[in-house]
Amino acid sequence: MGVIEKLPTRVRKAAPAPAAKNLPLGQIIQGDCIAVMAALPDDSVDMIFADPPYNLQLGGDLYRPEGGRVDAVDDDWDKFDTLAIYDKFTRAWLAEARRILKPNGSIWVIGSYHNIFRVGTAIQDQGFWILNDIVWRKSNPMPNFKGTRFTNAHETLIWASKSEGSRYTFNYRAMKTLNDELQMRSDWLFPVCGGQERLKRGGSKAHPTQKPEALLYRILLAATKPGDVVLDPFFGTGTTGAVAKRLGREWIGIERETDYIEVASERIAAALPLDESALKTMQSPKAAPRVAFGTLVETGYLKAGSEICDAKRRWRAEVRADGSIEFNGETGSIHKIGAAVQKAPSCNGWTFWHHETADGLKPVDTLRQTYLLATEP
Amino acid sequence: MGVIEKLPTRVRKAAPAPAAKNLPLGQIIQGDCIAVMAALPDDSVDMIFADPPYNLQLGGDLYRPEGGRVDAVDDDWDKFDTLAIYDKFTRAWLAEARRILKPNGSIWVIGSYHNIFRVGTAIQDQGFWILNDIVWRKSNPMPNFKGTRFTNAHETLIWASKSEGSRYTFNYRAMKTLNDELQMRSDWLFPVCGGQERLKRGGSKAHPTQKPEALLYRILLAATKPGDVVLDPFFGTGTTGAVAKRLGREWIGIERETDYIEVASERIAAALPLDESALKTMQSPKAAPRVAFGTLVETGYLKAGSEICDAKRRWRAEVRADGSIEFNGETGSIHKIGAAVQKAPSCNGWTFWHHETADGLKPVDTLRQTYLLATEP
DNA sequence: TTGTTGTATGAATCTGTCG
DNA sequence: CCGACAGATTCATACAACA
Repeated sequence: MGVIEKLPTRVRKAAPAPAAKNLPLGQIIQGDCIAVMAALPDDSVDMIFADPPYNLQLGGDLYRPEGGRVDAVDDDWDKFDTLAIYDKFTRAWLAEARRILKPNGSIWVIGSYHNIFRVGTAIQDQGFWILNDIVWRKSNPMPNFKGTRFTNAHETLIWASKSEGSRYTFNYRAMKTLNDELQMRSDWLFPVCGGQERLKRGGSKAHPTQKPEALLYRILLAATKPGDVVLDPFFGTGTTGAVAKRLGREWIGIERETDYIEVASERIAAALPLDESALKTMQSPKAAPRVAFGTLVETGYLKAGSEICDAKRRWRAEVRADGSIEFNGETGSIHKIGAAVQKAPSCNGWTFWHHETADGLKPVDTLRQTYLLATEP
Repeated sequence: MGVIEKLPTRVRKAAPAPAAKNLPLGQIIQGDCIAVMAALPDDSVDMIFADPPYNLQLGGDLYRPEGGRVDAVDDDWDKFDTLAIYDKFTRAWLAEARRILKPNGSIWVIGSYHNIFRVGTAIQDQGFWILNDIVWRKSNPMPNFKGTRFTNAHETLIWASKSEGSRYTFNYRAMKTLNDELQMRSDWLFPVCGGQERLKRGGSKAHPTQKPEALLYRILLAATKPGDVVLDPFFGTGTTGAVAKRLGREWIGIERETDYIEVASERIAAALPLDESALKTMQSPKAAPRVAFGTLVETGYLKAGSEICDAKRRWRAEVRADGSIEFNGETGSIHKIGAAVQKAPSCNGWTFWHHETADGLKPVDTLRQTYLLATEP
């Protein structure tokens, strides 16, 4: 196992370039991905990116609080009768994927909690070697409208080499540079695909689950070299192809639906090679720090049950377990209660409320500063 | 399926409190967790938090599901045997965990990419229903010293109810309050356990994978009610017990190693419970007693024959003696008529309809608040 | 031209109770 | 088990409409 930024000569000879001449490079092949992959030669592609169906198992319609209906994924291609059938499908396409992958190649698969555990288990069972699990944190996820669970704000990617001893590609320097000279972590922050980037067809979205180009950009930059062959067995609207073209990688797409193939073809034809300025927006992986008052309670910087007061000790409030505070029977956030006691329309609770320290009263904001200093990634 | 902040009477009856009297509350039971759980009654605990081992090779020995050991030297173990044994172990303890969990209980399991996919698959296969996968982002992870992969900066938690239809506990308001009035997301940021919190024994860390109390604090606050019974089958140094005690939850620990039990016992003995007022959290309106619109009419808070309208005075309706309202000859509840005038599928009449006051238009919901305050016992 | 306000929407396993 | 109905519930972003 190890890192390759420059392939040693003997490996080059073991996987000679001429093999690529038989590959359908830069093409979208229509058909079932298992059957299409079966027709490709062993050990022939450098990387596989796969965004398989998630098997969402949704119930009835879901309505937003303001009345709109959520446009859910209700396509036939996402429906499987049982988990066993889904597993069988997963193992079948993974087996073909592994066969056509070069010995030093790697695979990326994206999923959500509905399917990613099945996929990860299958990947391990088939002899792939997991290198990382990566979390795509969405900066703008859909909320949980009914307040029944935590906002489902991320998806998971699995990165695995063909086998344990593989000398896979990982462009460590490129990733570190992309992350302001800090090692790139396993949690990535990107917005969901929308705006100009989101492909439309007849006024509505061309594909229900189009992935952002920034995500593929980071993946291809991290785990392939220029000229490498990237295969995407669930091509959809061709994000993988478009980004591969921009980054000077070869690509092969497999897709069943004619509509998606049309959209993807146009899109990739229009894709331009790398434009430095356009990349800027994709290169700010760091999240803006935001600390909730409740976090200070959870982490023990301020104890539940302790007392906070204003700078002149006119009002005293008690901190509760969930980060709300109580004053005279009224409860709410530090901001809301701060405003209420002053009969002001609003209040910055961070600077209004103070806590006792050895050096006298200090604004709770100083605790936030301390917390940030201690936890800044 | 749904959220419970207040259990309905019939469910209380189905899972009576007396059962808890037979449980070893506040105790650490020494032994193999599968055997110990096997001695606990069906449907008896409200929540299970589990931090199972992910490296099967501990002290050179390989664990077996039965709790016995295997000589790893004599046998020709490859990774597939290891995975199979791990799966067997996982399914065995999960099966016992599910049996002793109350029908409306839930389970949390934490792991990394080495084991979480096996665990997640087993959880789904055994009939648990996944509610969320949660990412614990570490603010100060161990760097990848060799620069061969992405910094492994997170761990994954799976939260699942006993079955699909379970009415699990989720304290939505408390989580929202804890997060500065924004829905709590599925990605959580905490530092790894260190400093004063990290338990030492003979100068070195007492346990290799001690979890931060802040993590357990959020989990218990989110998914249990005061007095609930929380079981931890891999108790270690007792973070679950210490936080449960602090938050007024009952706990049961299972642990094999005598050293860990000693450390955990001392730690929990020293933990201080929060007093009742600090323990209070923000409650959803769901948990408050219901007030019918008609009650406000009966009690004179709103006069029969008076007029209500929406916030922009587009629609006006008349209040009738039985608490129904009339708009353009159509009559029904405030919700039904509110939905009808907007041509929306549904509507919360409490916030949609307003009444005239000295301070201008106010939602009729404020009358309900006034009524509740006045009639509070 | 510029700022403000309103509306649309994103891989979602999204209610509770009573008859 | 199903239908009816009360009533609880949303964050970030893009873009159009409007001032």
